Amino acid sequence: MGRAPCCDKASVKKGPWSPEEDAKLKAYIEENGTGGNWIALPQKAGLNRCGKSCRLRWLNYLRPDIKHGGYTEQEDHIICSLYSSIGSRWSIIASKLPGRTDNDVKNYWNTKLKKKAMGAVQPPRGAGAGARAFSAAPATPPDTVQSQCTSSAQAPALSPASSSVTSSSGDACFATTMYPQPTTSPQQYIRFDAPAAASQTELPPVPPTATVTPDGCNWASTEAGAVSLDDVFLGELTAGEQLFPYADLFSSFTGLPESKANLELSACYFPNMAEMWAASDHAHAKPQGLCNTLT
DNA sequence: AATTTGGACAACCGCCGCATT
DNA sequence: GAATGCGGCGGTTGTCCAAAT
Repeated sequence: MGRAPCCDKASVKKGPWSPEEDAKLKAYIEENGTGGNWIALPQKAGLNRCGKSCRLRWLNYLRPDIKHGGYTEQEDHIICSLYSSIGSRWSIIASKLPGRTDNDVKNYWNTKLKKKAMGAVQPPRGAGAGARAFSAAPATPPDTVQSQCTSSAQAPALSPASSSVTSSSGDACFATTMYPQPTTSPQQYIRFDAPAAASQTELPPVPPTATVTPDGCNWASTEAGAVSLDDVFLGELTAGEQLFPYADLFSSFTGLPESKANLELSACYFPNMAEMWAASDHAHAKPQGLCNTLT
C-alpha cells in the first residue's frame, strides 16, 4: 500500500542549513507560528525544504532557549538514571532537562555518556556528585557484567537494540552496573543511588516491609526505617526542591497519582519496566511509556 | 606537512501512533 | 472499520574538525 512521501525528495534541498534558510524559517515561525502544519510551512516560508526538515531544524536548533553542550554533572546523572530506568526514551528524558532536545541528549549519550557509563565499571575520576554515582562501588566486576548481559535473552551488552524492550534488557545490565541492586531480586529493581551513600558500599536489601503495588512497583516503607531518604539521590535530582519533579513521569509508569508519587517516590526502587512487561502476567498490559515493539 | 583516526554534532530515514475523513 | 495524513520519535548516517601518527 505505502504512503505518499511528505514531500518531493528529489526537488527539495537536503543537507546542512544555510544562515539564510535559518533566518527565513526563524522569521516566519516567530511571526506566524508553525500553523500546525509543517508540511505546508516550507512553501509559505519560501523555503525549498521538506516540512519534516524544517520541523527538526526548528526544534533542535532554532527554537529559543535551546542549550547546546555544557552538560552539568547533574544533567549527566539525570540522563543516566532515566536511561537506566526507561531506556532510550530520549524525548521523555529531554523533557526533564530544560533547554535540551531529544536529539541533543541522544547524541550526548551516544558520544560521551555511554562511554562514561562503561567506564563507571572502573571508577573514572575523583570526587563530585556525578562521579560518586558512577563510582558507587559497583558490586559486579566488568567481566561478570558482560556475562550477565550476554546471558540475558539475546540482548547484546550495552548496545542499543531495536526495541525498547530488548534495549531495556540491555539497560537492565547497564543499570546493574551503574546502580547495584538489592540482592533479593536482582532482575527486578533499578536502584537510584545516593551521593550521600558513596561511603555505603553495601546496599540495603529490599526491606521486609516493602509493599508491591498491583503495578509491580515495590515500595519500601520509610516508616519502617528500612530505607531512608538518604538512600536515593533524589535530593540531587531535585536540586533542593521538596518534591520530586518527575512525579508526573513516574506516576504514569506506576499508575500512582502524582501526589502519591511525590510523597513516596523518594523511597522507591524503580522496577525495570521491560522486565515487568516481559513477564507473562504483563504481556498484554503494556505499561505506559513503553513502546509496544516487542522483538 | 600530509594523512589517518576518532569525536562531536547535524540531519535524514523510516516507522509508529493518533486524528481525521 | 479502513484509509489517509501528519507529527513525533528513535536509530542511523553524513560531515566537519581537531588530535594523533
